[in-house]
Amino acid sequence: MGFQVIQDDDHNLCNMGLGLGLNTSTFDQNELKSQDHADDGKELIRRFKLEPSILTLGFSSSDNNNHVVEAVDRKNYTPSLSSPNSALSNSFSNNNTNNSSMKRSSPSSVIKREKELLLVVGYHEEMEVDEKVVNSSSRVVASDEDDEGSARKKLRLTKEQSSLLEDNFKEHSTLNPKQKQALAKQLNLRPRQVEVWFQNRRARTKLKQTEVDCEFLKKCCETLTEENRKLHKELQELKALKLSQPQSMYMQLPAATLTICPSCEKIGGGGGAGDGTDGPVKNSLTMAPGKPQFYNPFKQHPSAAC
DNA sequence: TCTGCTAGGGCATTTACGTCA
DNA sequence: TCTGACGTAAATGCCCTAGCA
Repeated sequence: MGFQVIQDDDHNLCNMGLGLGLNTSTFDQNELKSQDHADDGKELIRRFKLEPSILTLGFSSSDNNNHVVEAVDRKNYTPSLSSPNSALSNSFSNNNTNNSSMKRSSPSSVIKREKELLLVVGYHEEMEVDEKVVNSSSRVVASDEDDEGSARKKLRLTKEQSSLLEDNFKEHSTLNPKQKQALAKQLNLRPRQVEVWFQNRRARTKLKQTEVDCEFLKKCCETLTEENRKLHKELQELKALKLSQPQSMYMQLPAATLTICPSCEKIGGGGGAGDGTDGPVKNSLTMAPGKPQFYNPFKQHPSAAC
């Protein structure tokens, strides 16, 4: 069919699919071929060469000031784990104050983010001056006061931030807390934002991979359908031939139907290879006795009919 | 060694914002 | 100017796992 299969018995379906040249232009086949059998999916994901995501330009966060305010306010705040509706949970969500339509944070997530925030309080105090400069040229500048009652404001990452995040993602698709902190500091972002970015990035990667897999399976399906059609046709021809001339079939078969598989060196008639359509007429010409053979597109024999 | 609890992290899903045609 | 589609940041809840008593 119209796509090339990279044969490697040790590679799994996923890798094989990536090597099919389905014109996804998303993956580097050579890299995948040479990979040292990634130990898990994360490693595999890490090796994908994805197109740079289209992250739009924009000044960093109109709401960063708000975080500074939050952080400073929280210095004297004692978390109350039993009250998700407390000031903590209300103000911690990014500018989500007083937005009753939003779901409340679960206590555990509140605690998680509270800890995270406390870790970066000092850091954001350092950031404050720079953010004011940035905000002065942002499209939307909203303070906590301005924003009350409105929905959360959305941060748009700058080109630099995006590319640095991409670079780090290529290195490792997950971050440990230290890496997260360091990267956040480097990017002038909160660790939570870095974490979220990586989560979303992994999701995008997975989605892309799913699309690639889907495309591959579609091709496989088309190939199998076509192969099945050919086999049916050939079977009908053989049946007709056998009925007309039961003897000396070897001599009578068209040359095209008598193929020799280069790998197993068996004569193959092209039909009846375990397709379950043999019916009452058994073709004894092509099959090794007691050794059923199935067409398996995932196990790449030199001959698809073998 | 087994068990229950807890914290932390990842993922799926959803929401909402920003951009663009 | 309005609108719908799309990309994506962020929130949420669930699940899994490691560490601990």
